[in-house]
Amino acid sequence: MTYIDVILPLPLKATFTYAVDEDMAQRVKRGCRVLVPLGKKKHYTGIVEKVHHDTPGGYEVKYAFALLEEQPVVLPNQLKLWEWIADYYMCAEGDVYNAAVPAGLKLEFKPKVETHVRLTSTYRSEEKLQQLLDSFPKRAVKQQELLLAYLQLSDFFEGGPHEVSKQDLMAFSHLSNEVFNALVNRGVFETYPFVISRLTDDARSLSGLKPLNNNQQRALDEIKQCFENRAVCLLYGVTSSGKTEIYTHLIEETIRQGKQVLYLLPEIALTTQITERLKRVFGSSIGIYHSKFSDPERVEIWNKQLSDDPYMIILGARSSVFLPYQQLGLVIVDEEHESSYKQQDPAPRYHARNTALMLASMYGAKTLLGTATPSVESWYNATEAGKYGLVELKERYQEMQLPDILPVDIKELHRKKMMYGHFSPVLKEKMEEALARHEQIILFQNRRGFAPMIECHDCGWVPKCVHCDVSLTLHKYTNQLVCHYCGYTTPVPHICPECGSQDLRNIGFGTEKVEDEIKEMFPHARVMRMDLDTTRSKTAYEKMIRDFEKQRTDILIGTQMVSKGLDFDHVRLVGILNADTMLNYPDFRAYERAYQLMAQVAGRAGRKGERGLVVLQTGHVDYPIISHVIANDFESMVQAQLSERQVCHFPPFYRLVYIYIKHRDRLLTESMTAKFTAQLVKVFGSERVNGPMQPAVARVHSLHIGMIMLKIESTASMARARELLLQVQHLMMQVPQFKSLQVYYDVDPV
DNA sequence: AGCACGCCGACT
DNA sequence: GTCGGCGTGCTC
Repeated sequence: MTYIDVILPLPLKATFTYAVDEDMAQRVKRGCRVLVPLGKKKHYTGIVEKVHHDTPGGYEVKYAFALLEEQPVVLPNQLKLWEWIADYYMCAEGDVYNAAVPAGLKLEFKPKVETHVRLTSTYRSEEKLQQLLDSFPKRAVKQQELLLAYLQLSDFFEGGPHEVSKQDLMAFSHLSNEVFNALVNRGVFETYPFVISRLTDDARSLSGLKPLNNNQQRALDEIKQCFENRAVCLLYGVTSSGKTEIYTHLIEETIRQGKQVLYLLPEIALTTQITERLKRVFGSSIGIYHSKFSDPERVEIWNKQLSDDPYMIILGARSSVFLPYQQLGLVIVDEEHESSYKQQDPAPRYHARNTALMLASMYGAKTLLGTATPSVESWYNATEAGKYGLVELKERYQEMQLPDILPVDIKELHRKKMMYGHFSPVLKEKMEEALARHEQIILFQNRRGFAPMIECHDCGWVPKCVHCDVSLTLHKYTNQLVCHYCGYTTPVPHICPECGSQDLRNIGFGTEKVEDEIKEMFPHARVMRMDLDTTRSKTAYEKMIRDFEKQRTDILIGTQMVSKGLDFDHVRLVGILNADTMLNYPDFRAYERAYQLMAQVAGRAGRKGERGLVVLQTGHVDYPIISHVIANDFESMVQAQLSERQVCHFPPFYRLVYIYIKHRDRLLTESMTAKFTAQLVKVFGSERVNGPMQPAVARVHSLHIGMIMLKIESTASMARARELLLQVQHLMMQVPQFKSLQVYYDVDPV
């Protein structure tokens, strides 16, 4: 008897075993999809993890219904990666399967088919066709018209015939179906089903590689040298040093050796500019993959990567690590410091940079991590720990100078009542100058954690979400209060429900408030706001970028979105409205992140031949981080961070695991979190356990949340720590009252 | 994740 | 007397 162990798309900790009939036993392979029953009436598409002959005990085995293909759709290395992710990030393999495989592959996938038209073999030569046209009955004018329309559409006499769909032909000719059928009956036309690919072949002319300048060439040589004895290399290159050009040369060399390249980007938004540049060089050998693609498109890319003509380059966001690769030779992780590489909410909570490193090692491929502001972890790995090679590129392209950074003490100015709303006199003056010179301006306001809300001036009442423990954010545009966690929406009240006062005021400020202030100060300037609210649609972001590039906008206000790798030629002035909102996070990464953000935003200032200016408004001009930003002194910042992290037991010296506990009942959540903490202290010692901690939001979607932080020395065995942790969880779940609580983990949180 | 099984309040 | 609320526990 043959059995298969199957991974189901469910959060189950184990695989399920099914029996297969003799025919299927002959054909089934590891990595194939199978249709299996579960429970009384459900069917799932599962992935075969193992084929074996060990009869399972303890339950009645069911038969798998069907095998969906002869050749595996999940390759051995992918299964290996899934296993690693499930193990390391402490989630079910089914969660990984769900995240990795496009939904279309979890059902029967139907290719898109169109009806196409061609001439029957009788008339396919020019000579025969001429004869037909000459002898065509005089009264069949419409048929003749339709035939000519076909010949035109198919370019019959000029290099054709090309594919012509019946739909296109009918739309083009404006003739009826009757006429069409007449030509079919006359034996002139025939129809056939045509499977259309959603993947467009890019037939643009290729521009070839741009030659590198001396600095870039030196960096490229160093990277190649580094790859001779190391698998990973960190490229620390200042903004505008031309990292993309170096990547391009490395990619070209890799595909010349017949190996594939994975180019990871932190956000879909960034793909547009980079895609254009890479497509000019590599044309149709490059495939794009990210979550905004439709499911059928993703299925097609997956299948193409399994075929014998796969894309040699995949450019994509974090989920691209899940695609099948046949011969992976190089992984590039661009902007490696970006926290959006970490998947936050549904499991698997994986870090795409670290997962990519694991993926590369499975193929013996090299990994290049590129950034202008390395993460503290990667910097440590490339320096003190000696795990990665390090290549630096400090010269900006085309002799662009780093911008001048001007700190402005807004605490002082507020006290002296010299501020114009949120604008210091200096910033206002510099903006006036820039506008007069027809230069563009970027203003940065990181709204997160400092959301605009309303407050009763008399009693201090603040509207809160009914499902979550957060105050509601004011959206003036729709005149509503919105919860950024669950989406709960309610109209703005006119009177305070607590005390009846009419004095409800706006406090805090976000991009929207800034926009209003600018419109008042500079009524003639063309202002554009770029944040999550204004870039909801796939095209909105691209349109904004294009408008700004074409100088249809004078002032661009935005959240961190404006900091990401966009290069504009006409920006000289950048304003950081309030750096303090970034420094006030209750998070050990706050300074690192603040530095990265400010350095990235500052990098947008300056254009060819002219030095940029950054006005940095803060209430803490004396903080070391501010001087590090001003001096562009990444290394001092990172050294300060490293010593702090070492003293306080944080990454990269310790690994963190957050344990989350969720339940509708607050007291039960609190009591389990407390008991769990006590038990963890017993097992790991009090110095390794921080808890119960206050989660960022104590309640989401009406569920109360408890949180515990576990710290494990980087030198210790993480596998052993996970094992002990799961034992403690198991012990907790034995307590009858705690059985209904949800427990999940966030390993290496960001 | 769904869905069935199981034990307590307002209705034909 | 039942219909149905969702809390608990399986599903190979």
